[in-house]
Amino acid sequence: MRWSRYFWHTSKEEPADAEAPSHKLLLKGGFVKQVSAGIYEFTPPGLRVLRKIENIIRKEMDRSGAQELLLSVLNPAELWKETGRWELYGRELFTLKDRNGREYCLGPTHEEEITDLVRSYINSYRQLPLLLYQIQVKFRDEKRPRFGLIRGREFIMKDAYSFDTDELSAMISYETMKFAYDRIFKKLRLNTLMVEASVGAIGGISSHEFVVLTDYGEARVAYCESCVYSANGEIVALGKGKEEEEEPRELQKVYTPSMDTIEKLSSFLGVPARKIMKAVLYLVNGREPVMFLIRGDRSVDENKVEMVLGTENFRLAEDSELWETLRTRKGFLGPFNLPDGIRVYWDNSLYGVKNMVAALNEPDYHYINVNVGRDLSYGDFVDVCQVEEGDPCPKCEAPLKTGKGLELGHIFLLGTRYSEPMRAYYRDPQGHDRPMIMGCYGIGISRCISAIVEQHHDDRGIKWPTVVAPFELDIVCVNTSDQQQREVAEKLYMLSQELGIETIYDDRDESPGFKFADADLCGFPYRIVVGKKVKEGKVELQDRHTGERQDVEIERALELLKGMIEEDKR
RNA sequence: CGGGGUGUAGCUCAGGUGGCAGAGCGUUGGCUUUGGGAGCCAAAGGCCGCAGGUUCAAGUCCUGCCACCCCGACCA
Repeated sequence: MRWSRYFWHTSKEEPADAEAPSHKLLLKGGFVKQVSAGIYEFTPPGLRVLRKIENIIRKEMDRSGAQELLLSVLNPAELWKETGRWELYGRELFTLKDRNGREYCLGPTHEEEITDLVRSYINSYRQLPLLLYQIQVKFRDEKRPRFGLIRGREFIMKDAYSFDTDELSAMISYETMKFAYDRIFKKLRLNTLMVEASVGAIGGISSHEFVVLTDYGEARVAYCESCVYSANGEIVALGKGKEEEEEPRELQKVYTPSMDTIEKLSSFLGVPARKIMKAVLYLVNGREPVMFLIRGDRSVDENKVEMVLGTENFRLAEDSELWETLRTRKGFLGPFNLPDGIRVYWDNSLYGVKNMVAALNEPDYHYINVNVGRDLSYGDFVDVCQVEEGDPCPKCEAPLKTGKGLELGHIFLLGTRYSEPMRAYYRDPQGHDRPMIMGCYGIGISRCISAIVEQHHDDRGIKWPTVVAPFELDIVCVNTSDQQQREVAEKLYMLSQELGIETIYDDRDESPGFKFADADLCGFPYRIVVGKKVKEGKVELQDRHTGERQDVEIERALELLKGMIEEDKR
């Protein structure tokens, strides 16, 4: 490709609206263009990267026995009403009506459609198992799209679905996908972590996420470096600690004016946060108050709260509701003097803490030296504590590491969540009708582009791994008005194509610095600079990843490169 | 959905207390230049987010709306 004719437009300015490195670089490098919040267009080079990722995924899916198909984007409401998700999915579902008033949604995921397709053809155990996938655009009306391709409202996804006769068979499909995912992310040169994930409210059997560790992720993950344990933070079980050995001191009511945060209280009383009892009040279904008590230096993980409460319909009480329920203000909530009818849960972190500071639901006062047994009794213990660095590994007790994870893949053993309500049944050898056991397996493809950039860039630009680079080689002609340089560059360009190297030839009439800066920004793994040294029969070969440069004879350059590219693709 | 911020040229931004619409980059034409986002000359380019209001006069002040970004909540 001749750059002078190619639709590729980079920018010298830092994009104003971007924060994450991948977002900045993809915009600045002209790979994507924003249309609206969370909606992006791919330019020709951007599409080249996307297609390469797709093809790597396609190859591995095919290899594991999955069959590609293409489902519809515009989906009738009826199917979604069959599974109840028309209502359950909520406002994230993009919906619309046709001219006759019939309702549709733009598919955010395709369990309903695939199940409908499969049930219409599959009716015998002899036809199972079955593994189908598609690479398709998805729509989710996210509350807050962000970080470019990382969280979009329209995005490209590979989604696969498995159909099996029984759970054991389904587990095999699940494991097959797990291995395929491992291979895919390795090929994409993504350093991912497989973490155990929540099976969620729909009661699946097993679930894993494949995440990359980055500040621009949305999940908190915990992993253990002593054993193999790794999990989404929301499912890391945290137990009770050891009981403190400390003589109980005398209970006292202390005036603590406006000390309404743990920090203020801690410094005011000279008591460490871990000795302060924190209380938070939630309202379930907007009415029923539930109090959680937790150690002052820890935070509540609302995903864990959801599991305790068995519903996602809860929220923190507002100031006015605190007053109505407890006659107190924020910062002065505690387990004392509670009215009837308030459920109270103790987080495991509070177990065994002696001489605590606790509130008594009276503004501007706290108790100090509260001791369980003497001043109050424990209630029901639960685990709602957000995992933190250094917490004990649930498997081996070693201190856990934590980080933010960007979820690239999620595999899920669904069971009969969709096959049962949609009556996707097969006839077993005994002649009974049984629901198929399903699994679903997603990879956020457009998000992978961002993840790759997050993991492969420097302050000058992107460093694409060769397997996904828009072009493997950039031939830079330093001085396009120099006859000799021009001829050599042209010749190398022609030859590189014959050799099957994906080449962009920077024949633009621009200054050398301009072209070098673009080359760094756009991240070609290799560059041949055709400059002054052509007089000595040499060109310069540069490696974007290592930064190495070497002068090589013109005739040898492409052979050498070909070998390096082959090596990268292995 | 709560909090914060920003909307002015294709891009990045400047335009105290109301008074002719600006710069750099990019674009077009010309000359020079050619190993790290070149120089000089000339030119084109605007619904100042939208709507209303105050005023002799609004990019600027007031009201409402919209869009985008960031933090939080949310994220089968």
